[in-house]
Amino acid sequence: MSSARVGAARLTTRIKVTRTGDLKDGPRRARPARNMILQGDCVSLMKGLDAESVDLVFADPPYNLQLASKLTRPDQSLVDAVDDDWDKFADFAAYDAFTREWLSAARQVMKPQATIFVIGSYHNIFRVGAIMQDLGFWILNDIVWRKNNPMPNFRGRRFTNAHETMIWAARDAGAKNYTFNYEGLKAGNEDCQMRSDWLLPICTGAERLKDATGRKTHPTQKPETLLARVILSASKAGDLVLDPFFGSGTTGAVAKRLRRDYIGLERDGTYANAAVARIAAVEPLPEEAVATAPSKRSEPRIAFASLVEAGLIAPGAVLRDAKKRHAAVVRADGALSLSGFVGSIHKTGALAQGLPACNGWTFWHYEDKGRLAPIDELRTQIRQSLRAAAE
Amino acid sequence: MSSARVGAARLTTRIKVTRTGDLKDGPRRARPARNMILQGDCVSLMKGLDAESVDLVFADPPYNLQLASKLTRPDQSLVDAVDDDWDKFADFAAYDAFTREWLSAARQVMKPQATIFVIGSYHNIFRVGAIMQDLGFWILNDIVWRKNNPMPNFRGRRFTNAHETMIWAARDAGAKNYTFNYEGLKAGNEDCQMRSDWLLPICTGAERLKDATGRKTHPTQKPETLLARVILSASKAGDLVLDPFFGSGTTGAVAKRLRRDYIGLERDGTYANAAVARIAAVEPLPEEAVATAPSKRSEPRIAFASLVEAGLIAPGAVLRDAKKRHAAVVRADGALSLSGFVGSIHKTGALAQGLPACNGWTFWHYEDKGRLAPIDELRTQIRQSLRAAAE
DNA sequence: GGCTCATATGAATCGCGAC
DNA sequence: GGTCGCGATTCATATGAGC
Repeated sequence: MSSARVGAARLTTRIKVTRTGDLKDGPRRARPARNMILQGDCVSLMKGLDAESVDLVFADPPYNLQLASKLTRPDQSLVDAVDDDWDKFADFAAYDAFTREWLSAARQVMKPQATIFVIGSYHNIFRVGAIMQDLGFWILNDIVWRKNNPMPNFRGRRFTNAHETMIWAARDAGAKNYTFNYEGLKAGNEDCQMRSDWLLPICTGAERLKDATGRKTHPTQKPETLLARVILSASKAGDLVLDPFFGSGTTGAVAKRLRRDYIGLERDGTYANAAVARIAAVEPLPEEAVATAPSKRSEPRIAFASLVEAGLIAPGAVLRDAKKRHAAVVRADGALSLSGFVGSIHKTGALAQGLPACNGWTFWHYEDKGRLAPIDELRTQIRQSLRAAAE
Repeated sequence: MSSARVGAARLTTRIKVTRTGDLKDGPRRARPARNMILQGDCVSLMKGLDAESVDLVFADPPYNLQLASKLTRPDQSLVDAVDDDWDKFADFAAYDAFTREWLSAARQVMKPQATIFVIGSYHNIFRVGAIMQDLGFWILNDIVWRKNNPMPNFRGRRFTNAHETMIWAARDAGAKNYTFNYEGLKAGNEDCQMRSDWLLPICTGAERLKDATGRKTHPTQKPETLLARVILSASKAGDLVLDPFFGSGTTGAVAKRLRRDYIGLERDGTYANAAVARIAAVEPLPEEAVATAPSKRSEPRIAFASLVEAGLIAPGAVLRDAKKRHAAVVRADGALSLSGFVGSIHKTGALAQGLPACNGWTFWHYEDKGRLAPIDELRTQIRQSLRAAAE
């Protein structure tokens, strides 16, 4: 089993533009080499990578299409099907063994909080999903890539196969704090949370890599829009993305553009070389364009007491809810007093409404020049002064 | 394991309205009892049905949701989750064993040309799909039911789980001639072939069954629109549809409306009784409304020779293509002669174009009062006279 | 009756850090 | 490692009250 860096010299000269130093850190480097394509069997190669070093995995494994015969269009032209050797397996057992092996190896190199996307069709995705569950991955979503321009069903014997399925999974069942760019996705989707069905066109036109004779370089090149949404959903700038079936390098090209690092594994030298050239031509986006949207959860925690200490609200002040149905008195220690009960802004807010929980920051309001304003505005002031002090 | 007909008396009196005689045919009946709900374990019940007797199976098995804790909405109200005992399994192995058992039993009662739809979510569908492939089912499509009104993700930690997946499969790998209403679906879809992604609302409002206290009768009642599309896609009027997880009887209600027969298997007496009442209230659509659109494939085959025999085209007549680039002579035996080559209308058409195949009916034209018309028009005439003769 | 507003709800594997 | 407590989080529909 031969595993070698493909055109390593070319890669370091061409691709290190986006990340310098990584390959020269020598003995003191804490992270594996990044932004490389390693040529060879992906299982062997993953076993050589550092354990728990990768933030995100995107995998587009062979689909095991099992095409029995040639297919022609109604005009008798031949459909250029996926008939490559890499998509041939003796039977389901062979495909399962292959799947178990590469998924296990991928799981080893994932950080505890890393997640993985695997794409497939009905030919293979059920086996892939079951094996993922068996190996301990924890499915977060299955995502449907709806193609707005799929190939029709030429024989009229089935529904147009108009989608592919991705499985998004965490490494472990208990995994918390995996990266999910919820706010950013929502903001870019009419302020509506992103759904599990994504409508995107297939890869055609100028984006589709062609060889010198005009033939497509890779039979199943994925669209960059798909990878962009995957990478933006589940990684941060600077994160390391691993693609064990790199193919024509869509993952690398999008990772570079979005200022993520990548490692691509590919057996086929023709694909790997095409990917090298492709990625070299990519220009990373400006940093502001790829910075992760700050989420409320990531903001520093502020104690309500610090508002009192800072003099933003006086002890003895009365807080009310927006509809002035409840009133509580601010104590010097930062607790609230509500008709005899003393507790946090959250506890008193919950008690006032008879609910099990409450966000006191948005429930309680203070009077500001005759206007009722949520105390969250005062928290924002504190956070702004903290940020100013940090600069 | 108790298996019994639920309210059989009620069923025969209430439901036999749509189909009379089936339950009384006694010894000479060739088909099993139809339009019944059988109460009990679906595996035992399926083993009691005649082998190869069912035209279509729709199955909505437990999803094995594995919900660990309670979930509240942002307004602190509690989500009414599926926490029924029937959805609880010890582990994946137990779920797999259950799945293998019911799928095997279902496969036994399917006719060779029958097909099956199984619906599920990411919790179970990958296991179901892999087991179906292992058992010898041949997947025709995976179909995505996109919900236009799914429950949102309240914690903002995942994509909105906005779809469920159906697997449509034939009993065997080689199955041909399974029922697929391609033309009808296409005609009802802006003359565009039906895709593998279906956008349908979830079951709410008046359609949702409620008990006397106003609570939903069944936690996972499927919308009738979904069943209607399934049944219209893969069965004909009078076909027998089996639903081994009948629940509130959506499959039976839609089957009756569309003039299909059904057998429903259900363990829970409350669900079964609700289904009886529900189906009794259904009025079948007029026969014309559910007659299968005649497909081109189902039309009787016509030999070109019979056109000659019928005198619709004379031996020695010259046929041309639409652009008059080729000319062939009609022989008395129904073959064509094209510059020395003698063959069928299809073979000569292919030869003329240098293509591997050709539909001679649409390629070759004859001269009709100075107008060039495809010989397919003559075939249509023959078919019309055949139909007239049959009536 | 028509409109606005408030409320209810659906197959859901739904947080995270400090102590 | 378990417990505690802060405090972040929802979309499309249907229904019913109130005006």
